[in-house]
Amino acid sequence: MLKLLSSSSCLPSRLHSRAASAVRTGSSDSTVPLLRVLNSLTGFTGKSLNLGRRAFFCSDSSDGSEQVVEIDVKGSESGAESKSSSASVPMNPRPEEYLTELGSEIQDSGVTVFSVPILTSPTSNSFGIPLAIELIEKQHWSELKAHVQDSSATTLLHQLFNSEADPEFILRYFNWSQKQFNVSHTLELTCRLLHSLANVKKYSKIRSFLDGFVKKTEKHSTSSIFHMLSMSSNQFCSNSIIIDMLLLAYVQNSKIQLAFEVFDRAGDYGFKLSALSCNPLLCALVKENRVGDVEYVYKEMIKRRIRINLFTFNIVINGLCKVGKLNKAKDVIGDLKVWGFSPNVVTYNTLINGYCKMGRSGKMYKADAILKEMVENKICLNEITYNILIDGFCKDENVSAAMTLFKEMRKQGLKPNVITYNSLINGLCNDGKLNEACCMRDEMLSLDLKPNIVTYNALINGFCKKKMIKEATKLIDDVRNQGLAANVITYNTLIDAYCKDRKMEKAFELHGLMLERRVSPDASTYNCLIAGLCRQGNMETARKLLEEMLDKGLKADLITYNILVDALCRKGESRKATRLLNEMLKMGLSPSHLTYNMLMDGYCREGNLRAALNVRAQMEKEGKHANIVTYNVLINGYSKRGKLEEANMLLNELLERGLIPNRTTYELVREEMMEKGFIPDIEGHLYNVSCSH
DNA sequence: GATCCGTGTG
Repeated sequence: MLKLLSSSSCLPSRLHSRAASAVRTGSSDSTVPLLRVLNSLTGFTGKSLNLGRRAFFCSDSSDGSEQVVEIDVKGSESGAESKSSSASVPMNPRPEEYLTELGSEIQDSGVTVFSVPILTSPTSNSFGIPLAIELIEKQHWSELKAHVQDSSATTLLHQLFNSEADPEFILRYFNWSQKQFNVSHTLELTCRLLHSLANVKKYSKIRSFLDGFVKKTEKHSTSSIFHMLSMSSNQFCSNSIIIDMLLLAYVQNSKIQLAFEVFDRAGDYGFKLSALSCNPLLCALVKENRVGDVEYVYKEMIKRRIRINLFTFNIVINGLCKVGKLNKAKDVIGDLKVWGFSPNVVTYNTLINGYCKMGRSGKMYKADAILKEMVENKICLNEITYNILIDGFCKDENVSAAMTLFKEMRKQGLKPNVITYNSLINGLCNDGKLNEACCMRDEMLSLDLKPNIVTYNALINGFCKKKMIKEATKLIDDVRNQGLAANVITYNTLIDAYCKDRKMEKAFELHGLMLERRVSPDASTYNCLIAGLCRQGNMETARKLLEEMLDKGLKADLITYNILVDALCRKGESRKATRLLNEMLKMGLSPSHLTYNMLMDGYCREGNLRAALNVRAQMEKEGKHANIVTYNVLINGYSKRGKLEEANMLLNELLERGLIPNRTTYELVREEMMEKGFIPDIEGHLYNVSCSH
C-alpha cells in the first residue's frame, strides 16, 4: 500500500533527480509506517504532487538525502504490489482511517505539504532501540556509530522519540548525530526535542541547546519556528517557556533583531514571556540606541501582563535618559510607583546622570534637585552617584565643585575608583591644569589604583589641547611601559592634533604606527585625516583617502561628508558639493542641517541665490526645517547682494515661524539697512522708512 | 539574574 518509489517516468524533472537519489539512499528494506506518515502531516513545508491515484511526497530533509515515497491513495494492496521492487509496509492499527484522511487531504488540494521520513525497520537488523539507548546513555559513540549510518541517523531519532527514552538521551543523540553526520535535523524534530525536554522540566538543557541552536541557525525564520513549535505541541505553558528561553538565547548571542521579532510574535501567539528574558532584551535595545523599540517593548510588557520588576523600570528610564527624554523618564518613575515599587539608588543615579549629560546650562542644578529628592527618600548615595556628579561638574567646567564632592565622598567612607580619578583628570586637563592632572595620576598609583588607557587618553588630550603634541606623543611610551596598549582613541586624539597643527606627515606617521601595532583605524581616524587634508586644500588626496576608507569596509559617515562639503564650498565648488549631497542621500545617509546650511552658504557666496533656495527646498523636502542658521545664511546672501527687501522678508518669515533671531541675524543686515534708510524697530522687525510715509 | 559612572574627533 505504501512503498518506496523505485523509479518513475511521470515525475517532473526536478523531482526526478530527487527520486533517483532516493533510490540510491533508501535501502530496499526501508519501510514507512503509516503512523509516521500521519505524524508528518501535521506540519511541514515541502511539496506534494497529486498525480491521479498516486501522490509523491518529497521530504524536506535538510541533510540532502531526499527521500521519496509513493502512496497509493486508494489503498489497493494488489495495485501496490504490482511494482515488484518496492518494499511492503507493515500495517499500523486501523490503517483505513489514516488512509481516508490522507486521501482526502491529497485530493482536496493540488499542493499539500508534509514530509515523509523513511524508517528502517528495527527488525531488519539486530540493532534494537534498547541497545541504542544504552549506548547513548553510556556515551559509547564509536560503538553506536557502527550501527548507524548517514541514512538511518534520522530514523533512529524518530524511533527514540517513539520509545520511552529519557529526553536527555535523545538530546545527546540529537547533538551527536548532527555533528557526526554533519547534518541539521529538521525544525520539526528540533521542536519535538524541545517539548520532550520541557515535559520533564530540563530547563537548563533547553537553555544550552537553544544557545547552540541560535548560534548556527540562520535558516529558520521566526514565523516557521513559532508555527512548528505550536504544531508539535499544544502545551501552552511549555511553548511559552521555550520561546522565552529562545528570546534570551538570541539576546545573549547578540542577535537582537531576531530577539525582537520573537518578542513581537510571542504576543501574537499569546505566549507568556518573563522579565528574565525581556529585561536583557530591553538592555540590548538601549545599547543599540533603539529607544523607540524600548518604549514599545515596555508598553507591550505592561499590556501583556508580564511580571515586570524594578530592573525593567530602571532599564527603560536609562534608555530614555540616554536620548534626553527626561520628561518621559520621569513619567516612568510615576509608573513604577503605581506598580508599588520605590525608586532605588540605581533609579536615582540613572536620572541624575541623565540630567548631567544634558547639554544645557543649569543641568547641574536639575541634577542637584534629584539628589535632594533622593536624600529625602533616605536613599544613600553610592560610589556611582558620586562618580556621576563628579563627572557632571567636570563637564560643566566646575572642577572645584567636583573636587569638593571628591572629598566628601571619601569622608563618607566611599572609595574613589579608576572612574572617579579619570573624570577628575579629564576635568583638570580640559581646564588646562596639567600639573594637577598628573598629580592625580600619581595619587592613583600610590593608592594602588592602576591608571588605564582612559586615564592616559585624557592626559594625552590635555597635552594636545595645549599644543604640547611632542609631550603627548611621549605618553604613548608611558602607556606601553605600564603594560597598557594605546587604542584607537589614543591614536585619533594625536592624529587630530597633528592635523590641526598642519603637520600631515606626522599624522600619517601615526596612522602607519597604529596599523603596525594592529590597532584598526575607524571612520573617525579617516575623518581627522581627511579634514586635515581639506584644511590644506588638498582635495585630491582627501578624495583618495575617502576611497581607501571605503575599500577597508569603513563607512563614510555624516561627518566625512560634512568635511568634504565644507571644503568644496569654501573652494567655491558648491556644485561638486551638491553632487556629494546626492551621493549621501543615495547611500541612505541623512544630511544634517549643517550639511544643507554649508551648501547654501557656498552658493550664496558664489552669488547663486537661486541655487541656495533650491537647496533649501530640497532640505524641506527631506523633512528638515530651516533653522536660525539657515536664515542667517540666506539673509547674509541677500544683504551682501544689496537685496534688502528679500532679507527683510526672510527676517519676518523666521519670526513668524517662531524662531528666535540671534545677534548674527541682526548684524548681518544692520549696516546696510542703516545706510539705505532702513531702520530696525525695537522688536527686530524691520520696516522701510521711505515706504511708511 | 540583570539595571546606573570614565577617554577622542570632525
